Amino acid sequence: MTFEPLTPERRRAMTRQHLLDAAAVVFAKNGFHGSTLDEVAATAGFTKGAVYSNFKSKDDLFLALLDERINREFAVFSDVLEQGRLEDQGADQLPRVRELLHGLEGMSGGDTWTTLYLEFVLYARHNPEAQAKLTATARRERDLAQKLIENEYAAIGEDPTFSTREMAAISVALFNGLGLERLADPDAVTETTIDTMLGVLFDAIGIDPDTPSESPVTEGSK
Amino acid sequence: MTFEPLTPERRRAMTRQHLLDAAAVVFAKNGFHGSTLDEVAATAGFTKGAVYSNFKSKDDLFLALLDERINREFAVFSDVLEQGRLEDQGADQLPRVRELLHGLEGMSGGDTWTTLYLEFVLYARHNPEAQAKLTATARRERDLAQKLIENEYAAIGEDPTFSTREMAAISVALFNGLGLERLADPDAVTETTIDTMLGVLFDAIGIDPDTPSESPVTEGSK
DNA sequence: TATGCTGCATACTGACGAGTATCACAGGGA
DNA sequence: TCCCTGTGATACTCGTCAGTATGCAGCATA
Repeated sequence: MTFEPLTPERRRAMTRQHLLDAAAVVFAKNGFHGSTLDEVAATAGFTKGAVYSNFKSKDDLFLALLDERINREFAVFSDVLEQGRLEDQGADQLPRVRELLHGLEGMSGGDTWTTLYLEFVLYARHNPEAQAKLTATARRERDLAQKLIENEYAAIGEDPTFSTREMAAISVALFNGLGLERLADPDAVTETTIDTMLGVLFDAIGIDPDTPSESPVTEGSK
Repeated sequence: MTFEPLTPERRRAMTRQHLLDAAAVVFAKNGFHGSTLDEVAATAGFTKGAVYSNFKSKDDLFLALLDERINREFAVFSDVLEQGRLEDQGADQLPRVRELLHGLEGMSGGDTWTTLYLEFVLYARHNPEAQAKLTATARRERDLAQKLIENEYAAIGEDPTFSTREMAAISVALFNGLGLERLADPDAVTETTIDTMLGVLFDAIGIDPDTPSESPVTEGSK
């Protein structure tokens, strides 16, 4: 949070960031093909010249956006995980995971992130570079989830009933699937749905989620 | 399978169907905005004139495709469900559900259906009519899943540990989520992943899936 | 104050694609 | 045989948008 001297390089970096943020909004709203660079630039408060000054092409902009959002996602991810590691290693990881979910949910506010993610997935089907990044990201996500699950097993000192690798894939799929479901039917996914999902997952692992030491979840969180 | 006399109306219906099938392929490949009506027509073996003779606009074609695929999906759905109802009402519904999943999986061959579904979801964000249809479809899916789950509970004569409504939402989300995950990383979802998913779900319901009377699942079912 | 450099604006081009207008030609009915 | 209906082909229009070329303002160094 230090105020850098606003050197020319910083100015350029700022416009680039503004363009990326605007691109996230516009691409999420209209999709890749449906978006125009004019609208992206205008949303950022610039014109198309600024876009082509900072990115090689429309695809280049989209790929840069993909990179940036992936990094953001993992920043939130590992942030919460690290936070959890600092706390006690008890078996009631439920509030921590719940916090993680809420952190990811509201990552870009509302359905924007989910929409953008779907756009990435579809776009990647025509762009090998994007596909590679997406695949790598999916792997990293599952690896993180797997480690988290294995920690749970280690904490309760039991042998896994299901393969932790598969459980990780299922957990990630379930989370993304709920986001997708919410796009199709906004009323389908509520707070209790999330809780039930956590209950099912912890149930599958072998933890009884009915023994929380506390419930630090603020309900009316934005 | 009866051979109708090929009246003019039938000819027209056939070209319409060809156009819809071609549209499914092309839209799944290039997305809605990325597809051209010329390519759709050419794929079907016609020209654009045939398209505008059978559909009002590009959006109209896409909406018609949405309708058709939704109907197909439910045809497969209720077909398998009905088939299951004719068999014994025993507790080993696992092979039946597994068959249901495989039926839905290969509905349009490979990832085509999943891709098309994502395209529908994104498209619906700009088209209220499509959104309404999609929401209604999601509701029907969950209702079917819920009934299936309630039947399980009734069969084993126990009280639900989790809300059947939420369990239904989770099941559907899990299934769609796995399809989405497979698009991001084709190696992520295997046969064992599906089996583990079923194990988790049945586990949550309270059924021990390790007591199958038989395993009629043909592995190499292309 | 001149001079170069850089980041963005402005104006333009070229291509592509949705939608339209019109026509060819099939098959059915008298 | 002739008309008549309408499906589907062909050839166009018109708008849109990615990409380009050029201009220009601001800031730096001299």
